Amino acid sequence: MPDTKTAIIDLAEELIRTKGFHSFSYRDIAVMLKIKNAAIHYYFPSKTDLGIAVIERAIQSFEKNVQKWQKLPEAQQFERFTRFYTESYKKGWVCLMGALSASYETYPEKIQLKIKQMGSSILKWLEQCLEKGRKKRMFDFKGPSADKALLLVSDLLSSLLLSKVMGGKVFTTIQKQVLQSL
Amino acid sequence: MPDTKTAIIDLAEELIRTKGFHSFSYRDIAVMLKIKNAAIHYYFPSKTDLGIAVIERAIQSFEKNVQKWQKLPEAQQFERFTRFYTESYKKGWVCLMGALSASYETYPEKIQLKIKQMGSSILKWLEQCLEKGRKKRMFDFKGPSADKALLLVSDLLSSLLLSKVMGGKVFTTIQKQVLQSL
DNA sequence: GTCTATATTCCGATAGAC
DNA sequence: GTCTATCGGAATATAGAC
Repeated sequence: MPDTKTAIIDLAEELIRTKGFHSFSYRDIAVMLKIKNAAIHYYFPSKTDLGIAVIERAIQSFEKNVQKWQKLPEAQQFERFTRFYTESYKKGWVCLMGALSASYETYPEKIQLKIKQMGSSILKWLEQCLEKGRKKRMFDFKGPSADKALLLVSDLLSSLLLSKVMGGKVFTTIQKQVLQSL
Repeated sequence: MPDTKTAIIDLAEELIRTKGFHSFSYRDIAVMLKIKNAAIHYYFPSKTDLGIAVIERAIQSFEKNVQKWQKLPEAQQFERFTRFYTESYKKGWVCLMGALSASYETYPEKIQLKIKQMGSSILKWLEQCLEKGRKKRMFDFKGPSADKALLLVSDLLSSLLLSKVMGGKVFTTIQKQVLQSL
């Protein structure tokens, strides 16, 4: 069993990505971990602290991964990137951005900034990946790489959201078109 | 001033699309309308009833609109469709599907079914619009119209969500690429 | 129809014992 | 570090007067 703090962040991430930030409580986590409400407050005094920890870990995990992929051809790097969404889909989870963006206005500023930071980090990497890959003729698309990166992230994000409502075929249908657009 | 019931639905829609279903309360509406909590319960005994009323009205409004557009060329019909998202963006609202999908699991079954119905209605119309428009060579895209409809709805939905986080350029950047893909 | 009043439940958060 | 106990507040919802 991992340490309590990590287990709390794990569960918080799952709950955010399946129910939403305002739809889970410290009680949910306490029951699942068989600890008490107050123990969670020991590690994360406020729910805001917990939310930030989840997003911060996701950013670091993402940047550690793309670092690991550095030597791979860009087409393979992008394939690894889409794997994250495939695995999320299989679990019935949405991505953090998809989970958090709709209620963006309701979060404290600290959380808003972390979400923005996460988006910037992903878009920056994807833009560079697309740009380099296109120069090597691994990708074929028109217009600025930054614009294309935005469109691809949008497609992947929506594929998870719409899958929850409209069922499983949505994900594969969008995924297929994403790959064909490159 | 419109009747109270309509005013309640208006405000509920705004609150759902700016904060999310679980992030507004009867109290919010009561304060804004300068009535009491209990008055809202007179029209909508449960929050579920109110949520369903909002989605149901949106479906009917959508179907009334596409009915009105029937005689227009499909390219213009699609342009009218995208206008809805442009107007939402200007208000800082997301679409109902974008607002509701992430926390789909947390809603009572009656609401889930209404959301699904809304998605089916939009996708069915857009598929037919794209199919007819392509036959008239107004649109140029590859693959099944149903697949393309799904991708376009995804792009438009995400453009509103990501705009909230990443700022205004996101919307126009995605919008531009959507139009170029047809 | 709208009100006052209240029931019930749950939430985030803290104090203090162990 | 985890517990018990509890506070203050907010949410959904209902009963009954007007």
